[in-house]
Amino acid sequence: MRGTRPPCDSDVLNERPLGRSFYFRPTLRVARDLLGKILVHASAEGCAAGRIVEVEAYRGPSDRAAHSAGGRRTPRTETMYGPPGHAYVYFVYGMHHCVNVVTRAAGVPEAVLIRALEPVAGVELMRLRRGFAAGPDWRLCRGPGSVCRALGLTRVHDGSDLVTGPLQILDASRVAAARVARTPRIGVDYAGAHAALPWRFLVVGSRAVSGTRARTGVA
DNA sequence: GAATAGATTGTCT
DNA sequence: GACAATCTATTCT
Repeated sequence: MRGTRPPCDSDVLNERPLGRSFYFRPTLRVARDLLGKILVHASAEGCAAGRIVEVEAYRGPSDRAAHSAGGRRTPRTETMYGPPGHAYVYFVYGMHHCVNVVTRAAGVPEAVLIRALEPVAGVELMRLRRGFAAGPDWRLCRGPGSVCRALGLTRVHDGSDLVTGPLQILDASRVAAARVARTPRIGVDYAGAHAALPWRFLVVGSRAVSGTRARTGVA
């Protein structure tokens, strides 16, 4: 059964959540298709949402950059091994959280990291959570750690069902191929040859995409 | 605008 | 004990 939409005021969110079948597909396709979709978190504090403009695919045992590299299975990575359409949230660098979307069948530890959003709802709440009073909206969810901070996501949300839970991804129009760029992934230099694979997808021209201008495609 | 350093702790060896 | 799918301030050009 398909879940109901979290309660949000913005008209921009007048779309249905993506169903399980969206996530039950090859990871690179899910990654590319996530661009333009709306990530929403309805919490007790309120609702916050943003349009996905940057993602990275992590492809299981054979991908040395993935947490599941070599089939590594620990309490932290357990969610990656679970069924598709769930959130894999982990803690890094002693201070940041990152959200992923689990893809493919249970037992196949692949996922897509959400790296950046363009805020579309709950901007004031995002500012509060980020401690970011002044400055442009497009800085609020720029980079995976910032996304979690702005949406109020922590490991409590690890394993949360994206189809029925308070954290969902709503459908939205597809980003045209001409606006999509692919590059190597960020921060995975330790992964040897796998570090060079073009598994980062971004919306060309979006200010919210992380990294320097040359990397974001902003003119 | 670009490069660099420092912060800070869970997770795995 | 080493390192990590990062962010921000600072210090340059």
